[in-house]
Amino acid sequence: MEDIAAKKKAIFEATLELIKEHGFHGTPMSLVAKNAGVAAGTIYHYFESKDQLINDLYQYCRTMLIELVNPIVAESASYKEKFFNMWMCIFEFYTQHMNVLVFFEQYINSPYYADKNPDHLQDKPLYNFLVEGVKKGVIKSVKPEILLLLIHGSITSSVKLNSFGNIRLNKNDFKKITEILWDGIAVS
Amino acid sequence: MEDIAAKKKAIFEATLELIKEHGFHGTPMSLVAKNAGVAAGTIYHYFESKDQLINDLYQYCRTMLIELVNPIVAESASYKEKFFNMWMCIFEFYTQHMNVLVFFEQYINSPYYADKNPDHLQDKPLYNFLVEGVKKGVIKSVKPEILLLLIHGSITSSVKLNSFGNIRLNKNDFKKITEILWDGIAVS
Amino acid sequence: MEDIAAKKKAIFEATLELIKEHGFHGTPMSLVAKNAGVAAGTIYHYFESKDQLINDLYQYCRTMLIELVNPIVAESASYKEKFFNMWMCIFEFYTQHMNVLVFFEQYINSPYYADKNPDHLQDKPLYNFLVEGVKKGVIKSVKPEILLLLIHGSITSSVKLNSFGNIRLNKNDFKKITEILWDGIAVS
Amino acid sequence: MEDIAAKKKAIFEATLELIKEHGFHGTPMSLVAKNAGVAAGTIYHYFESKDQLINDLYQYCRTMLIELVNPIVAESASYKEKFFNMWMCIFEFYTQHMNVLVFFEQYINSPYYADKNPDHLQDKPLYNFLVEGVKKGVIKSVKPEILLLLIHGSITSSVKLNSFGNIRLNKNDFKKITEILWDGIAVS
DNA sequence: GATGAATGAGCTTTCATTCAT
DNA sequence: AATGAATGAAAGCTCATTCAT
Repeated sequence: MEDIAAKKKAIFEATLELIKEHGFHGTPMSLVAKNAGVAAGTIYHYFESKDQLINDLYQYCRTMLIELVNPIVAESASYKEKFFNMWMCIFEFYTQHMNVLVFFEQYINSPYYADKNPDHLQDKPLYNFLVEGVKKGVIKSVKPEILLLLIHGSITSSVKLNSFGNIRLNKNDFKKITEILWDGIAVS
Repeated sequence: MEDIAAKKKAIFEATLELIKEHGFHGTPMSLVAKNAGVAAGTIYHYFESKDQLINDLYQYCRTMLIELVNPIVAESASYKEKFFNMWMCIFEFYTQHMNVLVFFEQYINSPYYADKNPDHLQDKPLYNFLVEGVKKGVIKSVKPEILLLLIHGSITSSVKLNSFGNIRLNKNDFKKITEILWDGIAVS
Repeated sequence: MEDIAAKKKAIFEATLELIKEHGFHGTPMSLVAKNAGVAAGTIYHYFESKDQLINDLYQYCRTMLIELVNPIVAESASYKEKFFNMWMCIFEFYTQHMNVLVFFEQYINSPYYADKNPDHLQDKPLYNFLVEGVKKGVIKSVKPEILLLLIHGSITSSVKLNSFGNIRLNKNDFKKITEILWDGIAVS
Repeated sequence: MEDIAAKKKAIFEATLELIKEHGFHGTPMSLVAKNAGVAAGTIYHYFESKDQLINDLYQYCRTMLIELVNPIVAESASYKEKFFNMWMCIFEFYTQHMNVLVFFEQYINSPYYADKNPDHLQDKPLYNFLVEGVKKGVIKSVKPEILLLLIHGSITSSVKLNSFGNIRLNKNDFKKITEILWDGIAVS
C-alpha cells in the first residue's frame, strides 16, 4: 500500500471524496484531476479509463479494510470478544471513512459490480473467522455468507444511522446491537 | 395507484427495468422513452425532469411495498407469526421484483436520496409493528430504527444471495435466518 | 439525391469543403457543425459517428459522379466521341468540384477505405463502357481495370495540374492528352 | 543516406509502417516512439514537430526513389528500353515498399503537401529523361508534366491493383500496360 | 396531449509537446 | 543525448431538455 505512487493515491482519495459528495455521475474526470492536483491527462497514465479507475478504487478500499481486520483475528482473546472487536473495528473504520462506505454501497449496486455475486468483502479474514466459529460450535450452523451479510449489514446500517440520521448511537446502543447479533447467531 | 395514467406507469416500468440493467448512468431519457413506447417529450408532460422522474419512481415503488405489507399487520395471528409472514412477504416481493430492489439500493446510495436520513421504508406498517412489539414486551427494547435496518438488511441480503449468488436458499435456510433474527431481537 | 434532408446535405457540403481545406485530421465535428449551420449534436442524428459521416460522404460523392456519367453512355455518338466526352465531362466535374476530387484522393488512401480494393468508381457506367469497347474490338484487349485506372489517373492528374500547378491547360493540351490515351488504348 | 543516425532511421521506418497501417491520424508520436524503440522525447531531438517529421520523411523517401532511378538513365540502352526499365524499376520498388507508396499517396493528398503543386517526384531523373525524349523527337511534344503524371499514375495504379486487388498482373500484363503507354506517347 | 428533431453544455479521452532528471 | 511522466488544449460524442408542429 505504501509504494503506491503519491499521485495515484491522490487520485484515489479525490475520487472517493467526490463520489461521496456527488455520486458516480456527478464526478467528472476533470474534477477528479483538479482535486487531486494533477492534469486531466495524468489520470490516464495510471488508469485506462474511468471504469478502470472505479474498479481499481474498489480494490484499493477493499485492501484497506482487509488489512485492518486481519490483526484482530490473530488476537488472543475469546471468540465472542474478537467478534465484538471486529464489529467495532469495522464500525469505526467506516465512521472515520464515510467516503469508503458510501463508495462501497454505490459500487455494489452499480453496473460496475457486474457479476453481482455478493462476495463483497467476504474473502479472507471475516469469512474465515465465521467458518471457524461454526466449526468450533460457537455459532449456529448457518451458511457463512448469510452470517456475513447480517453482520456487515448491521455495521453499515449503524454507521449510517449514527452519521446521517437524527439518532446518535451510544455505547449502550452498540452493546445492544452486537448482543442482538450475538444472541441470534450464537449457540445458546 | 389505479388512476395513474397508463403512460406514466409504462414510463415507470421502463425506467425500473433499464436501471436494473444499466444503472442510473446508463439510462438515458431517450431510451426510457423508446422502451416505454412514448416520445421523448412526452415524459416531460408527466415529470418535470429526470430527477423528478427518479424521485417519483421512488415513491411509486415505496407505495407498492407499503400496500403489500399493510394487510399482514392486520392479520389475527401471533406476533411471531406475523413477524415471519412479513419477512417472507417482503422477501417474495423483492424476489419477484428484482428491479425494485436494485433501484432502491441504488437510490438510497445516490445523491438523489439527498438527506441521507435512513428513514427508508421505515414509515408506516413495519415501523409501527416493531414499536408495538417493543411496547408489548415481546421484543427487546431497542431503537426501532435499528431493528428495522437489521430486518430489512437480512431480507435484501437474502434475496441477493438467492438470486445472484451461487447459493440457493431453501425453506430450511429461511427458517434459520428468521430464527437468528428472532432469537436476536426477541425477549427470551 | 433530391430527398436528402436539407440538413444532411448541408453537413455533407460543409465536410467536403473543410476536408479540402484542412484534411480529415483538421476537420473537427464542431467546425463541421458550425459551417453547416447546425448544432454539434445534430450531426449525430444523421450519422452514427465521424467515421460513418466520412463513409456516407463517399457514397454521396460517388453517386453524384455516376449519375453524371450515365447519360453520356446512352448518347448516340461514335465510341471515340463518347470516350472524349466522358473524359471531358469528368474533368469538368472535378474542376468545378475540387473538394470532391480532394476528398476522393484522401479517402482512397486512408484507413477508411479499408479493403483497399481499387474498385473505386469502376462500377457501373465507365467500366461497362470499356468492357463494351473491348468486345467491339475498338480498344485493345486489356483488363478493363487497368484501362480504368489509366483514364481516371489522366483526368485527376490533369485537373490537379490545371488547378494547382503553374501550368494551365488549354484546348490543345486536352486534345493531346486524350489522344495519347486513345492512341494507347485503341486498336490501330 | 548512410550517415543518418540509426535512431533517426528507426523513427522514419516506424512512422512509415504505422502510417501504412493506420494512416496519419492513427499514428500518435507515442506509438512511433515505442515502435522505433526510443523515448517520446527523443523524437524531438531529431525533429522539431510531428509536421517536421512527416515532411522530412517525405524527403527521405523521395531521395530513396531518385537514387534508385538515377542509374537507369545512365545505362547505355535504347530510349524505349530505358523507358521500360524505368517503369519496371519503380514498379518493383513500390511493390517491395508498399509503405512508401501508401505514404506518398497520403502525403500528396494531405494538407502537409501544402502548395499542392504537383511536382511530386518530377524533379531530376525521370523528368529530364522525358524532356530529352521530346527533344530527340522520340516521344510526342507534350508538356513533360503531363507525361510524368501519366507514367507515374500507371505505375502506382498497377502496384495497387497487383497488391490489393483481386487481380494479379503477369509479365504479359506489364508488357501491355507499358505498350499502351508507349504507343500513346511515342512518335509513330 | 403528444411528438421527435434539434440543441449545446459537458462529458471522457487522446496526444503533441515539454522538461526535470 | 536520452528519458518518460506530466501536461492541458482540443477532440469525438452523449443526453437532458426544449419547442414548433
